Amino acid sequence: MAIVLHNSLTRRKEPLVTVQPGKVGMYVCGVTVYDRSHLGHAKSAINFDLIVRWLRYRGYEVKHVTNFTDVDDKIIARANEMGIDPLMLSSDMIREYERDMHKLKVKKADVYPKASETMPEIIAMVKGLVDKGFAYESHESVYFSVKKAVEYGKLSGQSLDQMVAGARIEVDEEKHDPMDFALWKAAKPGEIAWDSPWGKGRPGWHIECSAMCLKHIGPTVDIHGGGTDLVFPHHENEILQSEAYNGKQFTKYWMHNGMLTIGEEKMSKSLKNFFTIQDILAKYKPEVVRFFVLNATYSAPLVFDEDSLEESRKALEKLNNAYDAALSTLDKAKGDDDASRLCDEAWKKVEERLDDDFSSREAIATMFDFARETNRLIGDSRLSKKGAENVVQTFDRFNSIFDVLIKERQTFVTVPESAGTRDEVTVVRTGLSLDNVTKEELADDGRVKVWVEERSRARKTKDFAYADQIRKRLAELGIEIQDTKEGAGWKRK
RNA sequence: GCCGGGGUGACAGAGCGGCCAUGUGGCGGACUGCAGAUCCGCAUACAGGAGUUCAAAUCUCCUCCCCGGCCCCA
Repeated sequence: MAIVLHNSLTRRKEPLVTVQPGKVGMYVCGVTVYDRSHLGHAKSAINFDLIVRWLRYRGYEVKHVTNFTDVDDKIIARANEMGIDPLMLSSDMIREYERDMHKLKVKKADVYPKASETMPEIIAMVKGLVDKGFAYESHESVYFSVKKAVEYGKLSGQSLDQMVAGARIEVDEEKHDPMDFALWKAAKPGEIAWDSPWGKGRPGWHIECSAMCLKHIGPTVDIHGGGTDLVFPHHENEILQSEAYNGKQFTKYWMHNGMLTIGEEKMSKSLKNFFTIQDILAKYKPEVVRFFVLNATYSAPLVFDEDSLEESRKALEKLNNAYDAALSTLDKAKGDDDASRLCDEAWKKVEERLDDDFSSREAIATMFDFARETNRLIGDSRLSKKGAENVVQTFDRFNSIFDVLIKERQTFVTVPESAGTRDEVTVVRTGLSLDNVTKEELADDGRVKVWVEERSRARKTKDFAYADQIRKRLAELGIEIQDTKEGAGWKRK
């Protein structure tokens, strides 16, 4: 019953015990908005979307906060190139992000704080850190002094000595220690800047998250999420700042999602090997993208390629077919199995698996078993009306968490075979011409029905060549015909 | 160099002491005029070596490979 989750901080699975019983304060690092979001960002958002949904399903009152970094070097650089205001660029990109997320059916966070709108809190925190002796001012910038930190590297396992030994650290005469990091950066001439006790400037990267967590959740957040690429230094530094400032544990459970990779390489904006969410959605349905992401372990890297997406498409189709089958059985079920045991057991298993570190992939595997059982019941006409309802309800429940099935999709419409005489067939045929059928004409369901009937008549008279021609032609025009026990059926693809 | 994660059948990818993962693909069968959908069945597994155990893909040790992080990043 209790939820168990993998904590990156302790590197083991732990039962979820929140600061306040029944409530979860959750902060997930959002994006730096200087460009359109890519599929990697979608993965992160979808992974945490499932986690939030599951926590809520389990009765937790979740406050989900995701930030937008709308002030940073890259945004400023890009905006300068374009000759526009940095905040203009970032607000445009935020709008794009929101649109993408909406399409991907990612539930909105409760708060989307922006760095630019959190300045008073950021400055207060920086000032507090200086006052407490954890930070120092240097040339109108403020740096966090890593030497003052009690527990450096508790999340990433990095130690200061090794870091320095590993070199590749730029020398900066403004810093007392090469590993010190900026809390506040003095503005360069012409840059966007805010007033502060140290002069005009803007926040360092890490401080905004610390300030936002404190402002919107409190000194201790229950779950803090983000990509594995943020573990060091971003999350490590957040811990240093927040714990120095608040004197309390900053995050109870750290959760890190694995990177989306292209081949062996991480998909990233800087490597320029990315597909934007919009690129992908032009070719694949949002449900397929969600399925692709959720049919993997959130914490592991996920390799992206078109073949995998295609495989996801097919697999999801299979699941949706079973759902469709159950839906269309609702009003014609005549068996006596109410499937209650099947449904109860399947759903119980889904719950167990999601309770265990949100194992969405395992839950999906359960649903495939469930789909197979469902298909068998329907195939043997054993499902009762109540049974069909139960099955549909189970799929609905699953879908309320995963959002990958499409309910109102076009299901197969069966056209009863009317035994036409040879004469009738001839008459009808004279009015129909395969060569002239158009897509527009077939937009009319009645017209499609005429063709399906026509094909059925042809089959009846063993004119299979003609029947196959009809099926082929209609398929080209987006109408799929399948023969079932109840007669020929069709749907739009 | 340091920190972390891995090596499972054709492929993707779970499991992490004994029990069918699951999906895609392949093969055979049922149903079909054919196709599709669906069902049934089959095959190819746990990197290598040593050890612990009644029992190991799962625990221990060693070896060999791979990936991510250490500037920005979800």
